[in-house]
Amino acid sequence: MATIGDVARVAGVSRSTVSYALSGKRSISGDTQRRIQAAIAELGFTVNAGARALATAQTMTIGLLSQFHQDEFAPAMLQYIRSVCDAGRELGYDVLLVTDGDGAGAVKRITSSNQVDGVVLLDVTHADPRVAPMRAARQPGALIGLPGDTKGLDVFDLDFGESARMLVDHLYGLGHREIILISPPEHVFERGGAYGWRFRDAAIERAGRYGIRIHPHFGESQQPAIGVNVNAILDARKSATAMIVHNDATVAALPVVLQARGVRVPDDLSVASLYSRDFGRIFSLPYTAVESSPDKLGRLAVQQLVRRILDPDQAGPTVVKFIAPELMDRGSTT
Amino acid sequence: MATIGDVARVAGVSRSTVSYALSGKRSISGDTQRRIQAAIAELGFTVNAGARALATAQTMTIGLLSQFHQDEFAPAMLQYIRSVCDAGRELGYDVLLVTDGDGAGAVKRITSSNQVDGVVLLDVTHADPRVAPMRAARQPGALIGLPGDTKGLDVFDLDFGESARMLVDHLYGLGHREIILISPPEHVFERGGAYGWRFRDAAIERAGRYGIRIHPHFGESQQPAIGVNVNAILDARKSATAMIVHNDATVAALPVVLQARGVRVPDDLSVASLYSRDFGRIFSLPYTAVESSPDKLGRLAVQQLVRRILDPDQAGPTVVKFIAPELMDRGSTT
DNA sequence: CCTTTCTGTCGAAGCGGTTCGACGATGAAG
DNA sequence: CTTCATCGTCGAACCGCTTCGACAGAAAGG
Repeated sequence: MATIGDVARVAGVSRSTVSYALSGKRSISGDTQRRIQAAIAELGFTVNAGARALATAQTMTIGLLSQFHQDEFAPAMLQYIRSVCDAGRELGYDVLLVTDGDGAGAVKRITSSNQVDGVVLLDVTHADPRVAPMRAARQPGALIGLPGDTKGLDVFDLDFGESARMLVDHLYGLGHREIILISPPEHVFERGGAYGWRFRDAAIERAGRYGIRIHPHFGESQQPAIGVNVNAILDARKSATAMIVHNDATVAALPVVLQARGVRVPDDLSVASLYSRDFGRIFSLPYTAVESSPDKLGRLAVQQLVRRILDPDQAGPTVVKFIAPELMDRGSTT
Repeated sequence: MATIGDVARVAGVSRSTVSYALSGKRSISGDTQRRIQAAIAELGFTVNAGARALATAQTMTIGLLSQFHQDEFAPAMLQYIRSVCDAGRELGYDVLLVTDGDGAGAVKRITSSNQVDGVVLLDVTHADPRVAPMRAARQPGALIGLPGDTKGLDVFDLDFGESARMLVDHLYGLGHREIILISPPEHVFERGGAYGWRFRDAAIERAGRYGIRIHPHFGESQQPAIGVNVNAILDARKSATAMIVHNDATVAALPVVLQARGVRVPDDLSVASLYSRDFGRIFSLPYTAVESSPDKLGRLAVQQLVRRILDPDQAGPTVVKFIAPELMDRGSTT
């Protein structure tokens, strides 16, 4: 394994000169430059990332904290992971993916040991235990999902309230006056997944303003409970003409469940939901839906994080950004 | 940020003593031990991972190379990623997730810069460009998926040949004499995804031995092409009584497609496939299938990798391990 | 009672880089 | 012909930790 010292010897210069040639932080004569490049090529030299990190106090790595809850529906998570990785790489950062059950401990571990320059927290809940250690860390943190207290951290999330209003407006505009709403499972609310109530409350408020009926229900996260649940809800709300599904697991299973029940979309029932384009493609979902934009959120979080890493003081006050929803009409409402 | 020197000063000992107290590599008196622990607690000291890595030449990090092909069906990937992360953590390793489009370059980058102690390659193809740089690297590599040349690398994969035989046997035993086989999309074969032909060839061979008919077809990777494709195949093979689906995207869309066509499983058509338990749960798939065991594969790969990291010479010759398939009967065949 | 062997601790070197200050050689300005 | 920047390079210090050899002092052995 060639070190910078070997390169220096072969090129006949000092180690510092090689370092400057590499970084360009001081000018180097053309001749020296050439000899150094030749030596590097000859020895197959690569900078040792650990040594550089020690010297510069920059690891060029960001931590990505993703939790896999026991009974959770994971596929959508992959889109966030992927966008964070890609965005990081574009800015020169590698990604340390951490899936510890103990998220708070994991945050403490990777930040206090200086393994990362910053951290992205995925799927943040209202009272997320990871937020406190994140705030206490030397490194900046960017969150996807809304915690109760956003102080000192950059937060990115879809505007779930506006998404709900958009969907209610859409259905109201089409003439629907009684709507079923399937929210995330109850345990998501209990855990503090704020997107659940942000969406639901806004939908109810909006429906109230229009004077139309809306029936909120919890979804389920696994088959066969999903099917049982949807059927029970449809049985109980026979007069409803539309359904808004705010739950990945339920909407993914919906085509099968509805078809088994003989419900035709949109003739018998209008269906609208909220999921990403890719998610819809993967699950062959034909429903009009608000785009959840995991790619945009991941990218935004990383960009802001890197901005703070590079310039901790002057990157401005912390940001809470809700990205605007966008309705993709796939013809499942009428 | 407290360093080991600060701890030493507060505890009134030398830095080396603190280091030995931490590692336990030399004996330390009870009293000194106590004073050091107190100092550590007082200062909130954590070992700097980079500095330790530099001194020990061990990063305690493994690289995980995952490729996201443009048109690929990704959900299953998450299960591998997750099992690698979990297994790594149990052994004290963090995971650097790399999703660069240029996989070979990424392998070179993270290995030559010593960012990782070892690498897991996911979804390895027959002529995978990542294999050569992996073999050339200082660090050991463990592959999931079968490359053309396995020399110098540990390889883990499901026994696709045996899986195919198991499914053909199963259907033959139930009396089926004409079977449709839906393989992965053609571009998977072209890219060198060996599991495609390993499965197909074994199925054909086995069917031939029984003297029964089998019709191999390529699958599609995205809707609506999947539906069109399956319908075309069923139209062309009206006399077939069973179908083996060896493709995630197709099998995930199958319930909808078959229901739309009015095909009842297993009354009109027996269906058998290959996917993981979790995958089946997520997509509400009711089909008898060989378990693809991503969790087991990820774990196995990491364990072997860590064995080699810890003991590069004596870990024995490299291993090519095909794990035995297991049939989960879900009643979709008759 | 004098070696010999442990025990517990220390100092120094080393891991592989970066960066600061210094310094000789040039070339421009006065 | 000086004086002063500027340019290109070097040596040394430092980042934070591990580990080797050395060495007192205590315990064990003859």
